[in-house]
Amino acid sequence: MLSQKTKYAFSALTYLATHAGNGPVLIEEIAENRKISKKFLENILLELRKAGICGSKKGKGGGYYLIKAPADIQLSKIIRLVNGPISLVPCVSLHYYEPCGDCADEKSCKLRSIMMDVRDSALQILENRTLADLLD
Amino acid sequence: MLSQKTKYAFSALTYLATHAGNGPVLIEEIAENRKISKKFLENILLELRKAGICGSKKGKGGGYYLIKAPADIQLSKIIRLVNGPISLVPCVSLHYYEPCGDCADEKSCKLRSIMMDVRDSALQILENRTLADLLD
DNA sequence: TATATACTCTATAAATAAAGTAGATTATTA
DNA sequence: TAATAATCTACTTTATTTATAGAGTATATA
Repeated sequence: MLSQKTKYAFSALTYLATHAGNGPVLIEEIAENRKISKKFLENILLELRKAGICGSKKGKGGGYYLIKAPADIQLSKIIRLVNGPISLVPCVSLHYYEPCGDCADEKSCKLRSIMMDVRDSALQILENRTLADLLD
Repeated sequence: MLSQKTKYAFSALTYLATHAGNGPVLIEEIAENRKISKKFLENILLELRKAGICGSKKGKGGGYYLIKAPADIQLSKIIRLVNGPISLVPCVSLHYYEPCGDCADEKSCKLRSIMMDVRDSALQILENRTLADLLD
């Protein structure tokens, strides 16, 4: 399941997307409108900024803003960043690979090959859906 | 990601499947062969039994055994039982539905409809793969 | 340049979930 | 009745998630 943090990230990003063009948006404004703890949201937005998904400006008139068009922000990217791997097992993860150590040989592991199929079918969707698809 | 417990469940069930026909298998035997804490495995097997996936017998000559053919045990069933929902959000779960409360209207929620697609594509695979597919 | 503003950073606390453990109990076999 | 092996309830430990605190830094503008 997606963590609460991930759902907050989606919520904050769609807020930014629908309020684009009027300059940066205050963390506080997003927090109030989307019912997210301001301090927690600070962490999330910072993470999104470091990943190049949004930009920020300090001081008066500052705030957060999207750095790319919503249609260029894949849901898979947001999920990976905030939630973690999309795969169900680490030995199949494209971005967070780890040997699982449960099987003798990864290449011939039956569970692994099924989990690759599941991963691919999820990615097929999540790589082709973007922030733009979340807007009304 | 699948929990360690879920991976243990797969491991124990494949052990049972490959040792079928010689009568019940001791928890201890599975635990030793599959490197699982015996006490933890007890909990897991009990859960699998209560869900009708395997049966057990007490006393001498007792142990655990599969109650159905491996080909009749869907991976989706095992995952749901031990790991929880297959969906990424509760408002889309077929077996663990809960309103997520994050959106105003569930029916028109864009994220929800994407998450339904992800769920369906995962189920397409996990409902059609069984314990038999995990055996060598 | 002083001041208010608003994001940034590091650290920690609290809550929840996952993993693992203990020991008494019950059913079965021989 | 003695030995065996699953069952049940409860608890402990560890890890993760969620949330909070407060000092620090950059910016705008008067």
